[in-house]
Amino acid sequence: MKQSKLFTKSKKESPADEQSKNAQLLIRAGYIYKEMAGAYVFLPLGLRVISKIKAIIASEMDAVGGQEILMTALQRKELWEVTDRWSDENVDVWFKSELKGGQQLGFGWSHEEPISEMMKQYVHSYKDLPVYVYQFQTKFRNELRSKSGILRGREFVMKDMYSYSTDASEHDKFYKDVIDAYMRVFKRAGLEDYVYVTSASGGAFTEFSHEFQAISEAGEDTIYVDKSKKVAINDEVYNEKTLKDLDLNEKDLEKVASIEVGNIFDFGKMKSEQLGLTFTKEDGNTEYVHLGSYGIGVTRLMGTIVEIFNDAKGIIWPDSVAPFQVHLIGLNLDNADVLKKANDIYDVLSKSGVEVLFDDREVSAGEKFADSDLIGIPYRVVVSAKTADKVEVKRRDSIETKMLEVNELLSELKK
RNA sequence: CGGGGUGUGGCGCAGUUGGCUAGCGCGCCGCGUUUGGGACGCGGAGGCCAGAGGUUCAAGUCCUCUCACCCCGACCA
Repeated sequence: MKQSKLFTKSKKESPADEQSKNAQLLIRAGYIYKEMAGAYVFLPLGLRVISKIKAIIASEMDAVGGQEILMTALQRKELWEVTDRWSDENVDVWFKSELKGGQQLGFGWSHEEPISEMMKQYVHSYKDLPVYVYQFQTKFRNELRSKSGILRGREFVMKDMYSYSTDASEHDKFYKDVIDAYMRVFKRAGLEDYVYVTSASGGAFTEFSHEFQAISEAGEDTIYVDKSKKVAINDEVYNEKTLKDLDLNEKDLEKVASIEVGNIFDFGKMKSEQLGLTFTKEDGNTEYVHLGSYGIGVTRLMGTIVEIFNDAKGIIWPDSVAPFQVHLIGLNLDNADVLKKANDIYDVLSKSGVEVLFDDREVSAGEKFADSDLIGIPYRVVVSAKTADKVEVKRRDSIETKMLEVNELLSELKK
């Protein structure tokens, strides 16, 4: 993409009404636009990052047998009354509205009830199980206080998956598969050294649920991590009994702030009993389906990555989620030969499948470099009157530059 | 929802104890000079000072209410 055509512009100064690092950098660089507190627009650059993150998640969910769907954000009052979660006393984050005729409805803050109701249409026999369904969905939560940029919004994108299993052992196996799949997601998103599987308070059927906590000062959770065992405990369940149950030693634990980027939960048969989701077993008897839910905050994950990977100059995207692989900086473009060379390189890279943002704007070199650092694309490639037949290549996370032939650059990018 | 803070051109800010045509930087438009780390000169455009209601000869400035945004806390099946 040619940067001269990109309608967003970067800003030198941070917005006054944002304190969080992720919001400041993402707004300055033109990834997001703030519509109101807790609600943000994802601009061309931002949407590309979201798409990268979604693709990583989708591939890992598919790998464990997930099937993607897309539900509606509109939800029926009657359905949530069945599980007694329509009232504002029990769920205090509802956005509610009504139809012209006066019937009340809600904007989905979660989808366990509607998807499980739906699955009653498709699950009748043990032969239909297990089944794993997921979606990327906009969630609405009327938080008393949104905060920290895109880490805690009133409207956000979440990947939510639901598992339907015949019994606890079948469920447990999948549950463990998802833990591994989630860790692969976070590793691929560049957070391998930061995300810990964290034991947190469970529900009616399990002692613990599991959260995926990314170590960051921007986080609102407190966890105790055992770095050698790669596990953690949430402060909310931190006590002697828990330590013993999890075989952890107090002296190996480090107390840190963290961001909850994922959460998985075993519902047992509770919700199936409430909603009447049953199947017929091999012996002809009827049984309730065992349900699990698995969430990753997609937009929150994007914000977390920014919180962790940045410096004084801007964002430093991991390669896997960057909006583009290469930021091609054209200097001296008023020179026809240089312009042609830059355009040729842009074409060659693009045709090779490399995602390139080509800064072809008529602005000073300093401004281009500053913008490039702010936007944070992994490879900066400079073409100018000085670079002759080569290009100057620099990674955003390094200070070293090297002169490469275009085909050398291509082979490095393929690695 | 409790506490604290902030609202002044698109963005970031300054505006004395109320007092003349409301300033500065960035950005924007025009012309010229520049061209490897956010260039420079000259000339422009752009503001019911968040909103409403008071006090006063006079309100960006004082008072009351409302709204918005940020931060801390509480909350976050």
